[in-house]
Amino acid sequence: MQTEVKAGDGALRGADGEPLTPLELGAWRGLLRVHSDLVRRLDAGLRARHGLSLTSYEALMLLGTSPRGRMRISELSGATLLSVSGMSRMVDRLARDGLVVRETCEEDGRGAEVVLTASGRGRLRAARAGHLTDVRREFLTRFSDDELGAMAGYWSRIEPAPRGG
Amino acid sequence: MQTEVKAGDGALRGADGEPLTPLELGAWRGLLRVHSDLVRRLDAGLRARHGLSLTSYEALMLLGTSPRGRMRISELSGATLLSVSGMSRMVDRLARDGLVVRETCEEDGRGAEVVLTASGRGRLRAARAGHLTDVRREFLTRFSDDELGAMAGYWSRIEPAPRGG
DNA sequence: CCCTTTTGCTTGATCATGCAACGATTTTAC
DNA sequence: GTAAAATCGTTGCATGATCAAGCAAAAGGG
Repeated sequence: MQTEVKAGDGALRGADGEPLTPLELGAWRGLLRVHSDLVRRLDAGLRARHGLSLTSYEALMLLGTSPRGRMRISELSGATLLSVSGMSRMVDRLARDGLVVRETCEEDGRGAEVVLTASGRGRLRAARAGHLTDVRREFLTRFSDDELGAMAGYWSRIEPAPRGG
Repeated sequence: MQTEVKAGDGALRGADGEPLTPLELGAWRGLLRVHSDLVRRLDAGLRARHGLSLTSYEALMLLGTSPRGRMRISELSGATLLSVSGMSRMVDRLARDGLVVRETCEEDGRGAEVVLTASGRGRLRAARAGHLTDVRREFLTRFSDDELGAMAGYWSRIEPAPRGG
């Protein structure tokens, strides 16, 4: 069940400053719509069941799988879509909720290291399987192996933003 | 130039609660990353050149192409990814900047109609071509006709969220 | 050494957004 | 007709995000 996205009357693709064609709209607006819907759903599930936002889940997950079990703020920021200052505040909230602690860094007195607490590890373990189930149900199971591969290939064509901040 | 997304050692797809495989991660995290990067870029362009956010541009665009030249708040909300309350505040900002006016609705005393001002129409006209150029440069030109069609088909498999609020 | 620059993080200000609660109005049901 | 229910939009509150400015520590250069 796929919507037909073919221009009936005109060209499939528009020229430089021209209005977007239905084909172009389908791909572009679709991306925006699907992102919004998926993030909203996954965030709601995580929040209802475990009191975690999607972004805080991602931070906990990174910490949980980090080899040293601890990460610098900038390291966390680099591995997510949050700015450094955004991550600093996120860590504030996680620490306020007792899921992580900030420790001053041995080798670099400016830096902070973020470490999961037992409670944080527990919350992560509790949330993890359910969240992955959600991601599969809402997104991944809709596509074949080949389609997921194609999609990943599409994403690789959009350069990552230079990250600073 | 596509990154190879194939599991070297294990299965391509994971079972229900299991960790995401590289294939799954490539599609899912890729979507999040690309959305973030594209929106940031397009928003920055619009903001720098015309003092508009991406979302306010979309609202102006809807108004500009609306047959009656005026839309209800809920109509705007339904056509975008903003909640009704979000749209109400967005209209506040657009009105504060003189780009639209709120008019009380003739047929329905509860409702508000939003109408472009001359200034709003001008700002939209000024912004439009450049923004479409940006969308094409950053996104659409990276894909063939067939690929855009495939992508639009993918999006159609994710149910739209029931919208209320 | 000390001064300058760079780096890593935090903080203040501001903005955007959603949900829930509300007031006003229209619609529905009797 | 009138009471109850539904609808439309706004607003209070909480959250989460950015940027710019600041501070403290580290790294470089004389």
